[in-house]
Amino acid sequence: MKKDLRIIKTQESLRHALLSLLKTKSIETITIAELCRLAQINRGTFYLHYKDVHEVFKEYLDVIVEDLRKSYEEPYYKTNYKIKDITADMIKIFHHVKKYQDFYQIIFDERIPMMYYYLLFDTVRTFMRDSIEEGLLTSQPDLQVDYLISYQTNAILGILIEWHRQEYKTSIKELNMQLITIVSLHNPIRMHGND
Amino acid sequence: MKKDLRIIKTQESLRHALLSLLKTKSIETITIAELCRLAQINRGTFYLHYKDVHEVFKEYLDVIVEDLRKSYEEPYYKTNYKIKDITADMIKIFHHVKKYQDFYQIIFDERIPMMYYYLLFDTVRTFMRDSIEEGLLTSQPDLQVDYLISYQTNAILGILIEWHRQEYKTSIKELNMQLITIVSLHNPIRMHGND
DNA sequence: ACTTTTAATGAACACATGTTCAATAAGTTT
DNA sequence: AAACTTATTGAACATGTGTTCATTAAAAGT
Repeated sequence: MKKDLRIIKTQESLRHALLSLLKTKSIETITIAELCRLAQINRGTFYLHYKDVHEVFKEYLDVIVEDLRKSYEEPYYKTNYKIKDITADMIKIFHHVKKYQDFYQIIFDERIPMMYYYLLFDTVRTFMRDSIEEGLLTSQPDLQVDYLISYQTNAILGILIEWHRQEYKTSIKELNMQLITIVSLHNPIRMHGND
Repeated sequence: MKKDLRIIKTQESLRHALLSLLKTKSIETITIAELCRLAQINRGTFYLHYKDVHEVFKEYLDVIVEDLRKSYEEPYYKTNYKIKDITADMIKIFHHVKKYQDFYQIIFDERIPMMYYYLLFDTVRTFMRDSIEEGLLTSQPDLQVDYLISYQTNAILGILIEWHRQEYKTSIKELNMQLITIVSLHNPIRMHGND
């Protein structure tokens, strides 16, 4: 059940044209008509595959997020809920964002729809869910774990927002240090024996 | 230096028309032409005041966020960086979001630009900045406080995102309890003597 | 009340959007 | 290779976008 070659060709042309246009102008100023002219695709054909320019961009983002997911699956030594473990995971995210900085500058732009943010949120959220220790749930029976996970996930994204606002000038090493300091503040009892 | 009455009338007409349209359709489907027809405003006049439909909506949001800011300025007993203080502040935000639920359902919608999220972020962020104890900065000289504040601010917004996704079904009382539990998890040493 | 200032209007323009439909061309099956 | 299936095309249409400009009308200043 392979996909029709014509579809692949059309979508590739559009993606390629979008990347080309993004080099000189912001995604918000790129029109469907303009994109189709450059890709040499009939405008009606565009609507057979996408609703707007953002949906073409989202296909790139899916690939990028998949890369993040893969980097996360790399095995490493896991112990229970410790600062070192959490930060080790989060550092991967920092590296990832830096690697695809050009894209994340778009994702965090104020004119862009929330959907991209949520895509990142949901991805990081699955990582967070996996890092919850089992003992926590039994020791805190009243805790609705979804709230905890969203809290922790968005806290990390808060770091990324701040990094974005400071135009990615902070080095990953420095960012890493800041995160460890912040998490340590919230976990003063666990300061000893780590790092 | 008062504003021209005609401007006020035009803007009020447009705001009123937008509210009316929002009762039956989503903001993303409302066109400038449609808005102007209902408001009985020439479309060219619209462009003298706004760039797009979102800018009209944003005027409402400015009022709403101002309401949040005011509620926050209510004096209450402040001690140093304790769970009770933080949660007391955050509960105000929960009440505020519930009060304007219809608006926040729009703000957290995935099709909506990030600008609204950032407006809320920046507002809550100023509250967070004010609640940082002075001793912290001297005891942690290497900490870039902007990262800490953005981390904490976005963590709270993470709770709101989760609330939104659960269609605001969680009661404020329950949400409050969840927050206290979560913050307590991160501050195990301070569990005693609070609440 | 009269004058000055400026906001709102309507018409026009080029271009974008979103959709339909018959004709064509390209890919897939046999 | 022929028959099929279906993606793409171009044309057309109504509507929306963003801008310009002379004209009108309403508010502000005197």
